[in-house]
Amino acid sequence: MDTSIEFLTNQLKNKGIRPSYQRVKVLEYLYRKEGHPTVEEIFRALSPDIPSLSKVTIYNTLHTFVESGLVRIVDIDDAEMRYDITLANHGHFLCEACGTIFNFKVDIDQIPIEGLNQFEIKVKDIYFKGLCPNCINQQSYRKKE
Amino acid sequence: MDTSIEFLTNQLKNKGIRPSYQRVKVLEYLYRKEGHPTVEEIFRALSPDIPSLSKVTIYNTLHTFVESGLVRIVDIDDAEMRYDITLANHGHFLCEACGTIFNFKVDIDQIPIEGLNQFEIKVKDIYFKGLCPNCINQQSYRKKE
DNA sequence: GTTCCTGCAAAAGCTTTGCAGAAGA
DNA sequence: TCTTCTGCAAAGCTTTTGCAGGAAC
Repeated sequence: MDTSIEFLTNQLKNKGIRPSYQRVKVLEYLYRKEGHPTVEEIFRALSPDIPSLSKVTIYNTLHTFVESGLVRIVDIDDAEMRYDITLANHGHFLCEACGTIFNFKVDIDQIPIEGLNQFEIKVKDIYFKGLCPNCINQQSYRKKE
Repeated sequence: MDTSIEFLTNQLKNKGIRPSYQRVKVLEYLYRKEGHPTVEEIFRALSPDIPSLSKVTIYNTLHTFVESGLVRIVDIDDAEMRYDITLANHGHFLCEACGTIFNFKVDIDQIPIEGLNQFEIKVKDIYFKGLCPNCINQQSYRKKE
């Protein structure tokens, strides 16, 4: 996938978001990083490159991205919010042992539901929790911090 | 539905939970109340009956109930946890205008998914968000606090 | 008598807000 | 110049933890 500065900058401009250095870097991290990072994780990853960086800016940036539809919130973790580049239909699985979040494929729009006929549905989230194969095999569960 | 003190007490005893007055009252509230109350809501509802009641006790009680499988967490609201008597397969819809949470019928186990073959799935949550019929019609959205 | 439960006080931790200075158009 | 953005400091809020008194068995 193209994650050049030009691509990222255009992504932001298309949404009417001024492409500041911090914002481009956060967006780049979200594209390149496998997983669903927390604010803390993004902060630790970018701090070396941007010594002046503040967590507040990451919060602001992510809010901006979510409002524009560029990023979606993954609220599967009790403690912290996680953020995910908006992709096609998929669900999230949280391993309760190691804390890793996995994507899985699910066609959310094809799920038969009853009782929301007059409702306007804007967001559809599917969250599963349990144990991932690694943790099942190891049996030695690393406690999530 | 039977929500007599005897029924509630037996519910707790069957799970090995000592049926203290506070616990029976919290369980009673969860059964009788339509909706998915927060800790704050339960606290305000029960305080008149139990002047000495502490929020800590409600937190403790709900944790106990969740561990026993009697109650499930509904983590659809960004700000606070909500709690729900465990029922058969259903999803939760949060109206972003009025804050109400609706149940809808969905057979979670029948959803075709790919990519979780080796996983042990313990919890399955489906969260939708948007606007409920009332708020669509009124167009005057009460902002969620 | 011993274990479990309740509730006060305080701490912990994530997120938001106020504000001043800097950067960009 | 004027709007927008960044980041420090502090506040806000929900939830958790430590601990002591009390209740239940």
